[in-house]
Amino acid sequence: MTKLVSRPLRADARRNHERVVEAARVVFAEQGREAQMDDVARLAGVGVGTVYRHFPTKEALIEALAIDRFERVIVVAKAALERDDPWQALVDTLWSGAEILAADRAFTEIVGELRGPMPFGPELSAEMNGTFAELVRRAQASGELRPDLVVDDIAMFMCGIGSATRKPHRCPDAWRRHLAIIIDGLRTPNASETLPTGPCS
Amino acid sequence: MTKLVSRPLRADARRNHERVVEAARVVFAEQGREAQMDDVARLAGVGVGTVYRHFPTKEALIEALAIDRFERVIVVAKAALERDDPWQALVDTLWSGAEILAADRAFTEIVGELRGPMPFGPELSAEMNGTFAELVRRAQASGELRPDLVVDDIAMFMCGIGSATRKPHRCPDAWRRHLAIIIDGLRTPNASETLPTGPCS
Amino acid sequence: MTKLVSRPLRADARRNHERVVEAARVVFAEQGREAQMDDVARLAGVGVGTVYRHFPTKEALIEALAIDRFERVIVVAKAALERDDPWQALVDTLWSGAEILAADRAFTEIVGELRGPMPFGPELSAEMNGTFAELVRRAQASGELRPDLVVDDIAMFMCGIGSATRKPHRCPDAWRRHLAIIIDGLRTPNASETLPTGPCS
Amino acid sequence: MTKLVSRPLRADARRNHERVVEAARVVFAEQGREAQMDDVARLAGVGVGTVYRHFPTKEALIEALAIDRFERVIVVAKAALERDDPWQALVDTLWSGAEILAADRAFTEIVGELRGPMPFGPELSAEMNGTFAELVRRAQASGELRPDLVVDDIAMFMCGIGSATRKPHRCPDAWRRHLAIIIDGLRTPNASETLPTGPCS
DNA sequence: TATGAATGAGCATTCATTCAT
DNA sequence: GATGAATGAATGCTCATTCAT
Repeated sequence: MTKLVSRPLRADARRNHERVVEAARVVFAEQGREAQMDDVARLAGVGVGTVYRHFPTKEALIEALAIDRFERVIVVAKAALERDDPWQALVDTLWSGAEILAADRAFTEIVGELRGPMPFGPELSAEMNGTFAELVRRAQASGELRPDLVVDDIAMFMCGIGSATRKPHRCPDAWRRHLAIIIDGLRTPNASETLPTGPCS
Repeated sequence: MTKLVSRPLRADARRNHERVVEAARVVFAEQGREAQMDDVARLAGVGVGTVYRHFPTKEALIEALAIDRFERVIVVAKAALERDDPWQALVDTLWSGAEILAADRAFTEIVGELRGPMPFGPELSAEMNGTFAELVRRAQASGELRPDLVVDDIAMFMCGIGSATRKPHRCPDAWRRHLAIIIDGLRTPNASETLPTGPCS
Repeated sequence: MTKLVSRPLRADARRNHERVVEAARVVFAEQGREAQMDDVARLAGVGVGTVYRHFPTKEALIEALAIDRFERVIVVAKAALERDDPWQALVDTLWSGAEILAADRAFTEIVGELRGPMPFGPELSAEMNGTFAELVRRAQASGELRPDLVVDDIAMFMCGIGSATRKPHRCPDAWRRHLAIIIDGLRTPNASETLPTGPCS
Repeated sequence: MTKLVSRPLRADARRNHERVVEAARVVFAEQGREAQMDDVARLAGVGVGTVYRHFPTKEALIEALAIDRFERVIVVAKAALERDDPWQALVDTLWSGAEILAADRAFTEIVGELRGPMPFGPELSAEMNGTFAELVRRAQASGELRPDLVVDDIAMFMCGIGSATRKPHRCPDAWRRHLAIIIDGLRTPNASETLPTGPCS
């Protein structure tokens, strides 16, 4: 009957929120964005209405899932910044980020299908860009990363790798070959192809 | 009712087939896989029934579009095989193939969203594999391509680049950077990362 | 648990009841019967549950609002009975009643959309009928009201005027013209159209 | 195989269109605008899709029904204009129009609930206004209709009568009393109440 | 064979009402 | 008594596919 006692109710809501998110992750991972809200609700063990209480729209739910994954990527990127070796920091980030993507195949599908730009608030977007920028800057300063690389290229790699974790390759680890080759291509001494710099370089 | 009598009709049918394919290309390019069969039919100037006479299913139509693109890639790969320099033959194929994909950007998106695995019939699959295999073999024999690369990796690159030609990257030429880096990673002397070889290598 | 102990609660409940009614008036006035119970609750500053404690059903709430208006009409009708001039008493009642309806325009709309019949309990119904009957009786006795008018016609006029205060008529005072004409039609010497008397006259 | 032969198909469509309209009339007449599209389809003996092929929206269907009724009113009004007696022409129109409304109770409900202004194209709107205006002009010229009446008042009467044909009056002919009294109020010699003329008179 | 009208399962979303806290 | 989270039936609308003409 005190403010403290009112928490339990909210606890219930929070529990349901988690259930919904977990169920959504599973369902969308299995079926892609075609999955139905009813399935999410059923798996979560709640009514559809409850799903809609927590996420106003199917699209909003999907975006929430996407944001969560990107937040994880930011976490690993920041963790990598702690390392002494700037080149290894970047390489670590690439491997960990790709791992996150690969662990949730259907999620990469969703990300790839995201209509419009990344569904980040400006803060998150800035945070991710900032972290990646720092990783790139340091690695280039150390002389190990080719100097013509730009931050946006990182996102592009992720996209490509996400795609590689998907469909046509029966071997679930094929994407590792993709990334390994990319990393080799990133090393300074190897740079022989000139990276094209368009109007938006 | 004999083949001779059906000829004129066939000509009609073939014309319609082409119209449908062209319309489908445009429509799916503009609206993504969400586009409706009715839209395809309207643009083709035929009834929906006619579209269904040529493609039993929406998915089948999309797959047909995908196959067509890959057939073009096979053509350029075969042309590259004519070159003397094996390394340049491979590099050429990669650039030309990527160009084909990138020229039909929205279509790449469709391909990426293909529900099942890549829709190659066995013959096409064999043809593509054979051509790529020869390109890889020669380039490795010349000592310029890292020896741990396998044929399937090529398709994977294509996929990744297709993905890189897509949305969240505002600069339409960003994919060129992606490919340039990959090519650098493919050169023998640069290989330092060990390509993982899983159970399906 | 005794009446005495429940008193304080009652005060609270009564306060809430009023809040709910006021909020409902505003909300339904603004949004029509499409308005949601949650909106009423929010404006009232209570939970939906509280709204439902006071009114078992959305429809019941709307009916309560309607009854309240008609109670006001009864009040003015009774006040009119105090007048000496029986014809003016009736005319006054019509004008005042219409004014009440017109002052809550959007509400009239709600009343007009009431699903069932007018929501009068028998007591209220009797009270309204009795008052109107007396007004009519006296006015007819005075020879100024056409003798073929029956009590129920009064309610019908109210309904019609309520309707005239509504939408498609941009001029907010148009209903006054409606009522003025009706009153002219009620005068004895003017009666030329014979009022049809059906099986339920 | 000629253009003439292609008609039959359209004949089918036309037949379905009629079925849908008829079913809609019945269903909305019985249940008001709350009625469901599925019910309309079921009664029409077609799939919902067919209903939607003919009317893009539930609202559009309702509007079509409304327009049809108003067209009927225009027809009777024009027919009345043929009469020699201008006063009787107006009275006829009122009775016939009211009859049309009364014959389709739930329809009047729909009209009364029409969001926004009347759902007429400007042409229909002009046609109705013009016809009514002529009726009023002639009746006033003949000296039998009170000169302070304006055209818009007609629509207002219709609305009021529509309302009178509805709910609270068990006697289905009660509206006739309403209209009879109004008509008496319209006669010139009876005019004693001054019709208020507001800013929009 | 082509046509396009018809079909109807499928799906996102809403909202009156209930009930655990 | 009050709260508001949960419920889930209900509903408008879409669109791939079929089939009568």
